[in-house]
Amino acid sequence: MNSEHLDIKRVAELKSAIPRQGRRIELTAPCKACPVQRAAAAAALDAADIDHLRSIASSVTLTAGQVLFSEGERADYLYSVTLGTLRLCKLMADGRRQITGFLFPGDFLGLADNESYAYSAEAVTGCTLLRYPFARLRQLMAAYPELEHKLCAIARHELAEAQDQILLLGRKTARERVASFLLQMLERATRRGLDGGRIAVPMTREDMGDYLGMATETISRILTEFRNEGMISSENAKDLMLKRPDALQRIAEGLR
Amino acid sequence: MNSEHLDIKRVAELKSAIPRQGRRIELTAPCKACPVQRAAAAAALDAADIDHLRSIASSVTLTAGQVLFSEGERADYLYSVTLGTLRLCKLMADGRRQITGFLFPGDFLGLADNESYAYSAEAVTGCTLLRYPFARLRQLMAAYPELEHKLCAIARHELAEAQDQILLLGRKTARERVASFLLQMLERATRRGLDGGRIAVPMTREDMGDYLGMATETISRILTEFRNEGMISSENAKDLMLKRPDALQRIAEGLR
DNA sequence: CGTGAAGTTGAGTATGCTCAACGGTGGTGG
DNA sequence: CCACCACCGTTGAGCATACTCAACTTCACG
Repeated sequence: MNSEHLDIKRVAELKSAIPRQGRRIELTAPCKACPVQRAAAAAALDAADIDHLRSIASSVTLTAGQVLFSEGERADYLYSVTLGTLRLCKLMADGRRQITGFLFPGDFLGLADNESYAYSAEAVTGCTLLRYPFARLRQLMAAYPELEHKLCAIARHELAEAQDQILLLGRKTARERVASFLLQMLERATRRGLDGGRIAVPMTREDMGDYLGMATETISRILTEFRNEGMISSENAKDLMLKRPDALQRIAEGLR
Repeated sequence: MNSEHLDIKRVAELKSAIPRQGRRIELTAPCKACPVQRAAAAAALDAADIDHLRSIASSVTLTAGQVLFSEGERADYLYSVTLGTLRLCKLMADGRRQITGFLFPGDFLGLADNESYAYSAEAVTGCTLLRYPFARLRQLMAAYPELEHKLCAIARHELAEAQDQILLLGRKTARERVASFLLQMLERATRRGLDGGRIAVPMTREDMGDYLGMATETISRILTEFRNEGMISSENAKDLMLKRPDALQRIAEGLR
């Protein structure tokens, strides 16, 4: 980890990215009839919960690369994703970056801790979100305890997922990490009703590396390995077909 | 990671550990006046919450090495620690182990996900805990929404801590990991009112390694490095004195 | 069609792991 | 009570995995 030049270059990049891409966020009125909105909250909430949430929601649009909020900022809003992909990042002083998660339609952000956000949230692709002010959300939860219960369940689920990621980062090999990631993407795609085997990978190899705790080159190498072994196929670098998810599963679990 | 012999040996160890140490758990009536119990829940709960919790609690005692519950088991109870240290473990098929956290008096376990436990819980030292049946806890939370709110806050805090651990495992060097760990232990010791600099390390080097995603030998080497550099001192391997927490802090953050 | 970012591939290397030996320590049984 | 034994921790030597650095290719976008 002794590449001061790269690290400093990267800090510069990352810092400059903020003014370059602007922090302005478009706000529009909530779209009452929007079907995507229903899909968004479908996670664990039922129709009544969604109606309640919608009453305090406003809509947010982000372009690719735009920052929704930064680590340490006062956490005034809860968000849910209706369209697009986001990444949650933590930065070290020398520019090393760890992505703690990717978010897709239906996911919530801002549940970790209380006072301030524990990570930055950035758009990987163009995104639309719903924004709920915590101040009003608290009132809402007081009135509808079931809602708090559901959000709490989502937080607990995220905690379990974080612990899976801890196992991955602490004990899995590079191949196992990439296989786990592909399967995770497949599962999320399937849950959102996409046809079997095909997954979209909207993030760059660098994003994947910063999520899996690896260098981008290693990601690349392992994906070609998998391709040569007939595990996956692809034309674009961003559209993959998992040909043998069972075999990938075995790799991800460290069996061989 | 190609040490089939060791891995298999280790699986055998771990599997045999369960019958060897027995799964029996002593249960006693809750001790109404126990001052430790107060300390236990002091985390984020106020006196009223503690009284409510106590009404459904029973007490549990574990000897060192004993398993409280195993990964995948039905999660029927929430626990809080009143005395001792526990570790939360996830195992891979070939015996690789990741410890997702250590627990000390005042900590809760069993908040992650819903149906079943996402990890095993094992006593590092002799422990006493309080046990709350989820079935009754749900009733309690329905009656006192504030209680659910507090437990939810604890879960959110754990989520933020898990994300810190993800950064550590994904992007920090061995030295940075060990420095971070020592400071984390110091913070927890301080929060429980121990005098400055001194920390007890009840877990083995192997536990530390499985928590930090490293080999035990590396842990050992880095602790001697720190000792030679005057960062820490010690007589026992299990009682350390942090002489220069500021310097350790800089290391933990990757500054130099 | 040109340009810059992203991705791929190769060569060399460093960090941390494996394997092994040894020293200390606490618990147990003779 | 002492001796033994197993476990834990430490240290050393060699090595493997994945990183760094660099060149080249592909792709998206203007």
